[in-house]
Amino acid sequence: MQSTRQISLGELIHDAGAAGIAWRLQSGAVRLDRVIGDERHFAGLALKGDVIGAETLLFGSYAFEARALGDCTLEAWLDPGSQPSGESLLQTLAATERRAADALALRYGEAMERVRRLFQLLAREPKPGQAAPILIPGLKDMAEMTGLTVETVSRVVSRLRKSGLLQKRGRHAGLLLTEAF
Amino acid sequence: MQSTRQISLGELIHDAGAAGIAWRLQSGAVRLDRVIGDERHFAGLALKGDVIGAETLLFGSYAFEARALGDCTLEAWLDPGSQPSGESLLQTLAATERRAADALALRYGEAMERVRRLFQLLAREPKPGQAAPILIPGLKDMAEMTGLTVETVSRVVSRLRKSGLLQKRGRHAGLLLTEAF
DNA sequence: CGCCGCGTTGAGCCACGTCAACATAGGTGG
DNA sequence: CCACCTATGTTGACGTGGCTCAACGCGGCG
Repeated sequence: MQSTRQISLGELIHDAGAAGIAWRLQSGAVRLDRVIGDERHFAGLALKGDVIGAETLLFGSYAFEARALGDCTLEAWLDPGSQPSGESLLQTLAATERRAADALALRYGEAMERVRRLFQLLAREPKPGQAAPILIPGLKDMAEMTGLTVETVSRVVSRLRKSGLLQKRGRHAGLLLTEAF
Repeated sequence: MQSTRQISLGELIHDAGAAGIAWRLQSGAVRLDRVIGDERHFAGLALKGDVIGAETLLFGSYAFEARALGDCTLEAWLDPGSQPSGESLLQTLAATERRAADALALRYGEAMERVRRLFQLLAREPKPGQAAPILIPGLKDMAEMTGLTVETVSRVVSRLRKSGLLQKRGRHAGLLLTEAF
C-alpha cells in the first residue's frame, strides 16, 4: 500500500466494510455515506486536513463509504500513538465533531442559505484580492448533502450565477466573488 | 469535582468555552449546541454510553454547549491513556461519527419520518413484551433537532398519539408501541 | 390572582417537491 | 469521423407539505 493517493472527482475511495487504513486529506473534499442494505445516506463530510477511516485502527474495516467530491490528495495516516495520551487522536476527534456540526448546518434553513453554506465549506482560500475558487461537485451530491432535490439546487445555483456571486468556469468549476459570500 | 453528576430535564450541563472535564453518559440524552455570538445552533447529540467534552483533554475547555434532553447521569471520563494507542479514544471517535450520522438523518425526509427517527433514538430498551418508554423533550428541542417548527412537531406528535403509536403518560413521558415503531 | 412559558389548533400562503420535456457533454462502437 | 446512448443539468407548470401568523388552553409560580 503506497502512502499517498490521488483520487479524482466522483471516484470511490473505499467501500463500507472493506478492509483498509486511515487517511488524511491533504486537499479536496470527501463525502461519507452510511450504507444500509443497498441504500446510501449522506453521513458526513471531510475536508482538507481531516482524517477518514480512523475506525480501521479499531475494527480493521471502514464504517462508511467514502467518495471524492473533487480531486483529492490522501496521505496514509498512522495514529502517532507515540504521543502520550494520543494527542493527535484527540485533535482528530475534535475536528470530527466540528465537521459534523458543519454538515448538520447544511440541512437547516432555506435552500439558498444551505447551498451557500455548502459552497463556503468547499471554497479554497482565495489568492489575495481574487475570488475564491471552488470545485463544484455534481448536483446530485449537493442535493443529497443539503437535503434538497437536484432541481432546487440547480435553480439556486442559477440564481447565484445570475446575481454575479458565482462565475462559471467550465463544467465543474466556478468562482465565488469575495465580498458577497 | 465529584466523579458523577445527576442532571435533570432542560438543565445546562456546561457552557461553550467553559473549563471542565469530559463526561460519559450513563443514561439520558444530551443535545450539543454550537454557540456563535448569542445564537445557538444544534450541533450534535449524545446518548447513553457516549462521551461529551472530550476536547477538554486537548483545549481545557468545552467546544459546545451541552443541555440535558431528559434526566441524565454523567460519570467523569478520564482518557484511559494507559492503553497502548488509546483504544478507548478510538472507540469514542467511532461512536461520535455514528451519532453524527444519526443526527444528520434527523434532518432528512418528511416531518413524520424525522420525528419518528428522533423517538427511536431516544427510546429506551423496552421490558420484554412491553412498549418502549421514552422521555420526550420539549417541542422546542425536538423542532431544533429535526429542523422543523414547533407547530409542525406538535401536529406530528398529535397524529402519532391519535394513531395509537404513542401513548401519553404525563407531561414529559410517552410510550412507544413496540410493533409499530 | 395575573403572568409567563409551553403546547395545541386553525387558516392561508409560499418555497420546495414532483413531474415532464428538453439541452448538453462524454463515452463507446462502428 | 459520425451515430448513438446515457448521465447530468436546466427550465417550466403545478400541487402540497410545512412555515407563518394568530388565537387559545393549561399548568406553574410569584
